[in-house]
Amino acid sequence: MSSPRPRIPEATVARLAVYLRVLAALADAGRSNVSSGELASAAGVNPAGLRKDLTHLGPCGVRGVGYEVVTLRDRIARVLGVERSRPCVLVGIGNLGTALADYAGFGSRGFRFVGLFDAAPGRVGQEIGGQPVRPMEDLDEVVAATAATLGVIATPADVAQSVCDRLTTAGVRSILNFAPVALSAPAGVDVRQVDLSVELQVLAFLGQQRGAAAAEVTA
Amino acid sequence: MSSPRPRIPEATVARLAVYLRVLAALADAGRSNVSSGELASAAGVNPAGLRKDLTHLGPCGVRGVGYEVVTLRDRIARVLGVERSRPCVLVGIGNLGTALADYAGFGSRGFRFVGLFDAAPGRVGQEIGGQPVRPMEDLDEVVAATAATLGVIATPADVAQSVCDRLTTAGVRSILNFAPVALSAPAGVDVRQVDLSVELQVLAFLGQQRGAAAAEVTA
DNA sequence: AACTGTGAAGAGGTTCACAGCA
DNA sequence: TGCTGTGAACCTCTTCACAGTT
Repeated sequence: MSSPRPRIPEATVARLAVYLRVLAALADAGRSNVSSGELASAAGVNPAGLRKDLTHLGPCGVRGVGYEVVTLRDRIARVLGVERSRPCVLVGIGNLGTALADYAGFGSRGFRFVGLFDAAPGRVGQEIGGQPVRPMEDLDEVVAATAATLGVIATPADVAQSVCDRLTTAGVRSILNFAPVALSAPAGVDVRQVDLSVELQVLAFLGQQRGAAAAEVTA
Repeated sequence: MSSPRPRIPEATVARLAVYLRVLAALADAGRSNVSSGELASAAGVNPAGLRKDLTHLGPCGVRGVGYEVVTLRDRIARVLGVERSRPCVLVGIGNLGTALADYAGFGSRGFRFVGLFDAAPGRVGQEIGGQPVRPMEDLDEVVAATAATLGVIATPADVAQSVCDRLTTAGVRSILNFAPVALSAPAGVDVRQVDLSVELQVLAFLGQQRGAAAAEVTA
C-alpha cells in the first residue's frame, strides 16, 4: 500500500458521517447538485468548515457550481468504509439494546448485527429484527465465525466491564459502550463511551447558564 | 445575584457529570477521601485535567491529601443544578423512548419525566415506569402545568422537526434530539444532537485507520 | 512525602477572508 | 457572478511541569 494515509481528524469523521446521510437523502430525492451552503445547513454546520472537511478527501467540487450529489456520496462512503458491511455484535438486549438491534439506520450505514446476546435466560430465544437472542456462552463462537471486530455494550453498568473483557478476549477490537462506567481494555482495543444522561445533564446546565445570563442582563 | 459567573466550559461540564456519578458511588461505598489520580482513573480521564476541571468550582481539595468525597459530590451537584429535579418531557415512545423513560439513572441525576408522548394511538395509555403514555394533544397542557423546560425527542427522523416545533411552541427551551436529522429551532432554544449510528461509524473508522496503520508498519 | 492548584506550552478544531476557477 | 479551496488568525481544550501546602 502506497496510499498517502492522510489521517482524517476525528471531528471531521463524525461530520462526514452526517454529510453522507444528508447526501443519501438528496440522492434519493433526485437532486444532482448541491452547494456547500445548502449541505452545511442541512447538516447543521458552518459552510466553511464543511468545505474544509471535504478537503481531506481531496478536491471534489466544482468552483462556482457546487458538488455533485452522487459522486460526493460515494466518495465519502468509500472513505468511511461503508461499502463493505461490517459484522457487529450487541450485548444486552434490554430496551436500549432492542432499539439498537431494530434500528434500520445501521444497515444502510454499513453495519449488520451478526449476534445479539443477553445473560437473562428469559430473553434468550426471543427474535428481534429477524434474529434470535443468544446466550453469552455462544459469544466466542459467533465472533470467531463472523470475524466481528465491532461490539456494542448495552447492559447495566455493573456487568459492563466483564462483558468488555469477554468481548476483547473473543477478538473484538472496537467497542461502543452505553453503560455508564468507564471501561478499561487492553492496548489495541478502542472503547468509545456514550452516556445518555450526561448529554441531558450538559443540556440542562447550558440552558440554566443561559437563563442565568439573561436574568443578569435584566437585573 | 452578585455571583462571579465563572462560565464553565462545555467539555468540563460533561466531565463534571461523570465525576459526580463516580463520587456518588464512592460515597455509597463509604469512602471518605479520594485523590485526583484515583478519581481520574475511575472516570477515564487525565488526572491533571480533572484537577483543572475542579478549579472551576474554586479550590476544593486538600493538598497532600486529596478530596473529601461527600463534600466534592455535593459541590458538583449544586453547580450542575442536580439538587432540584427538573421536569422533562419525552416524545416518541418506541424502544429507545422506552429505554429512556425506564432508565433509573435519570432520577438520581436530577431529572424526572413528567410526560411521555406518542402519536400512535396503540401506544397511548400504556404504562411505562409507572407513567401513562399520552397523546400529542396533551403536550401543551402538560408542559404548561409542569413548567417543563427540557424535552427529549426519540421519534423517527421524518417527524422530528414537527415535534421540535411543537415543543418550542409549548415552551420547552432545551431539546435533546435522538432522531438523525439536524433540527432548526428559534433563537433562545438549545438543541443537542445525539446520533447513535454516527458514534458507531466513527468507532469503526478509527479502528479501520488503526488497523491500516499497523499493517503499514508490518509491510 | 504526597497531592493539589496553576501558569505555560502544545495540539486540535473552528472561523474568517480571500484567492482561484468555472 | 458564484462557489470552492485554503492559508492564517483565532479560540478552545489538553497536557505538562512544578510551585505551593499540609
